[in-house]
Amino acid sequence: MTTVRCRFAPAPSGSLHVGNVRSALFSWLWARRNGGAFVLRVEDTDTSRVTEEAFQGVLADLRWLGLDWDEGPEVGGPHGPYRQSERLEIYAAKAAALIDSGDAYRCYCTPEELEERKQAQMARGEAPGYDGRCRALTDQERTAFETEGRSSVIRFHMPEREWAIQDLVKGEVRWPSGQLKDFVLVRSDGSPVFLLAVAVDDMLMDVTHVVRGDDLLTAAPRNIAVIEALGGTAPTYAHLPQVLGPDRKPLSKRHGSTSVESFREQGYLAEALINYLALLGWSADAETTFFSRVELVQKFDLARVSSNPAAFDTDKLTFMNNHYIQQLSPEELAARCMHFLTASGLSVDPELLTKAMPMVRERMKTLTEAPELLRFLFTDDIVPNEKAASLIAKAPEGYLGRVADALADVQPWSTEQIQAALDALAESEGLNRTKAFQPVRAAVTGSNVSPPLPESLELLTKERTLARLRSG
RNA sequence: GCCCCCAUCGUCUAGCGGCCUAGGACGCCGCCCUUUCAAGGCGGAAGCACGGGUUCGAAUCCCGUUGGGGGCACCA
Repeated sequence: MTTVRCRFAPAPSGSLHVGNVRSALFSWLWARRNGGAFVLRVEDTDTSRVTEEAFQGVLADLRWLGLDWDEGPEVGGPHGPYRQSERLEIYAAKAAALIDSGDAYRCYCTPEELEERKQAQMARGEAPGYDGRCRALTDQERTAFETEGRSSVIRFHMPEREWAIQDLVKGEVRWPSGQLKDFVLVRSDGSPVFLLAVAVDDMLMDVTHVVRGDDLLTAAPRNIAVIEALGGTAPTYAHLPQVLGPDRKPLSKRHGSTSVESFREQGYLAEALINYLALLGWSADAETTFFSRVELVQKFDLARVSSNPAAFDTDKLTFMNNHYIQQLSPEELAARCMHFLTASGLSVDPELLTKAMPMVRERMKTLTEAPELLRFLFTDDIVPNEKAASLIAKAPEGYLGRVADALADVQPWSTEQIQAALDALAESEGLNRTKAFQPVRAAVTGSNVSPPLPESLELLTKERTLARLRSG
């Protein structure tokens, strides 16, 4: 019995978008679920677009999400190298082998000729594609083309028969004979095309399961054909339906920031993104919504992946994010909030921040909300906003001063004692809690919205509280 | 034009012939709790694309229609 080997093969185009990540996640889960290996391979043959920064971005995203790889860049492995740009000789050798075995041939057709014949095929109602003209060129014809100055590509001879795959998600998928045409393996400049590189790599890296988007479904029979011509064993495929935008159109730049990096910057937790994405196209049963990483690994099953496309719903992601924020310990949550607070210009005492976490965690949907919720603790530069100013103005004459006087006597300075003092004053003033607390909240935090007041004041300290009440 | 994939509340989904007067979750609405805002609790509105079959019986099986999406590159 062979061990399961899954791979994720992104093009390093900066930060991964959530559709790619879902593929990576499902592939990773399948490997982990089966106690197999997860291989990371970088498809960077299109050197014009690849930068080291984009490459590092992909690795950073995967690390942040906790999708660790057993073989690949920076960890190595017995099937390397793992960057396609470093495997060029391998592809060249395999292409040569395919020519020798008669499974591939040099094709001298020009783009213009190809286009012309394609139009003719479509006009006749036939499936468009290469017609096989250069398949059986004689040596004389070849030399003639070459002396003519024509360049050539290496083209794969796709066996003309019905093709079928057993897809783990889609089930059996068939293509009638004659539908799948010969395709290019090596460009005229000698560089390998995706269809050659994936087939060779999946074969050489002993990949057993290819989990990827279903936009690559029709690539599967071509991948299989190349691998078989090379004498290898093709992997099993699982084609995931596309992730769509809220408008049900395929995810693209139009949908704004859909990259992992942007979600991280918007204050989403990796835990939430993973849980949300796992449920996009997969479910364990009729009602479970939250899964720990361990539960996901235990329960994930490609056979239960839905075959219809799923629209990305930020509202549900946000709901999950709030849930996971509430799950974190104060120390952990504080650590994750720190970046957002300092980024907004606040200088933060980690100890005070940790103490403040319990009173704000169920109020934060994303980490980016931490600064506005906690600003009053980390600066004394408090200027009431419009609503706060109005609340202060509507308070009874001299009320804030009397609050300050009442609080000055509070001993010890604890939530309970503060609450008691505020309530006692409210009663003597004939105010309900809303009327009594809001002006204080406004004066102390500068806002009409804040964490619970007594807790906030306790953390703020008596001195700073009184100073704010008396300066108003 | 040819081939392929897909079709349950607005969204993600459960359902794999009778357990369905179609279940859960997000969102939405209402109520409760309440010092603001949240969180939490309770309740509600909301769906099997359409048309034919098959069957005693269809959301579930088959065919067609419509509607989405993908592929047909010297892109991946």
